[in-house]
Amino acid sequence: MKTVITVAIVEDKEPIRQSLAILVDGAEGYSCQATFENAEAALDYLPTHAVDVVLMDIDLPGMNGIDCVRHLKALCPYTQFMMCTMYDEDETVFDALKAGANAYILKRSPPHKLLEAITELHEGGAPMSSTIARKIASSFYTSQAVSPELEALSSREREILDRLAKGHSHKEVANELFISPTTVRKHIFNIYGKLQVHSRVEAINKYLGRK
Amino acid sequence: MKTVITVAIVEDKEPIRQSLAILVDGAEGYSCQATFENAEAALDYLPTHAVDVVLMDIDLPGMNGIDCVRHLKALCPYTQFMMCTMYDEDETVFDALKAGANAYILKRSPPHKLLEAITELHEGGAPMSSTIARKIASSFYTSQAVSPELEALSSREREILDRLAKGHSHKEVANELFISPTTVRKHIFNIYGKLQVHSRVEAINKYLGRK
DNA sequence: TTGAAAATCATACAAATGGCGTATTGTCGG
DNA sequence: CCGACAATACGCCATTTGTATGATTTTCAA
Repeated sequence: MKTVITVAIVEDKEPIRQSLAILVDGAEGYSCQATFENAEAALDYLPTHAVDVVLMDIDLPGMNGIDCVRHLKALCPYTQFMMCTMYDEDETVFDALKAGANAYILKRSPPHKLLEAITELHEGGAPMSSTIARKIASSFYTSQAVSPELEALSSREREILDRLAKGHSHKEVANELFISPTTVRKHIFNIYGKLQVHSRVEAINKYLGRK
Repeated sequence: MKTVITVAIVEDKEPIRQSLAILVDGAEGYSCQATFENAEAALDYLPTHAVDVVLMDIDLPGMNGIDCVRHLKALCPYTQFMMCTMYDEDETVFDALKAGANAYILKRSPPHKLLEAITELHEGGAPMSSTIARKIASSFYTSQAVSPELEALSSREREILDRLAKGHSHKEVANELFISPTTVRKHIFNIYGKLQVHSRVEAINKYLGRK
């Protein structure tokens, strides 16, 4: 049996929307079921007319493509979402993935690549433009240089900082470790010195590596 | 000028190592500079004889491929590492990426795909077997259940909480938002009520989804 | 064993924070 | 128009926290 991959397109610019639709419909094995010029229309239609793959522009008038995916993902669990955008900015990429996007390609990709990507996506892959893929892979890399500052902490200091990070007060930590609250405060003071910060939240951010 | 991509191979099984080397050396534009049958030998040689791309098996006798990458990455910043393995287990994949691997492909990939991957890697991409790519993309997806409590926050409250999370004091936030410190404190008080917490760090933990 | 670093504790002070009550203004949906 | 709610703002109080000075004991490597 021949499997046809059903596709929907969300893109506000008329010419781009048209050419994408023609590209998809013209290729064997693909069928463009619907096109929308904004997120709201897609949210209205797709939950009751599920398709295999949605090509989603990010920069839309009104609700943006990322929020649109976030909503649709919950309503159409079997639909795959491919973000299609002009830009490859860091935050946008990660926000899209967090929202549930399964693929992220740049509009400047050649048409045949687009069709390949749709197939790959439908077969369980996660096609990404190469620069995007590199960004994502790199995001996991934490140069094992845990920042020399953290290395300077003694094990006791680390234990205390860890409990502070859980939201405990110095009194609570004192009780947990069976030491005086003053001692805990002294440790905290020393920790601040080593990490070169002046508040609890700053220390915790350094400890947990959030910048 | 023609650019030749220099490659090194770390793989303990003799026949596989040989066939990979022949594959790489036989193709135009690729040159296999060295092969190693264990991580230690690679760690010994590569820091002083950098190559463009290293194909790294994970399951090695002695030190495993992931730890090997971790060490080499610090010493050979311009070298790209491609993990080459039989398995696609979750933890292994993420550990490899955290260690600094730039690509992750399964050995069952066809030879021509391997060469393509080397090129893509060298050109700044991050080739992944499709199942791997999907795993990675999915790892970002946090079912939008942001905990109903966070939903209760107004946008102003969210903005303030976000700045607190960066380590700013209420006075600093007040200056940033051009409102009175008292107002900021009132907001913080309301935030605590909605999140059902009693301290700044607890609120931030809920906000950032750390449990 | 000797010296440095770490861990412990005390006291003190000022600033920041947590926990209220109250009030004004503006917006929005019924 | 009314009630609900968000945002703004002030004041008051008790506690926590950041900073500082000083001291004793443990630990561990040189």
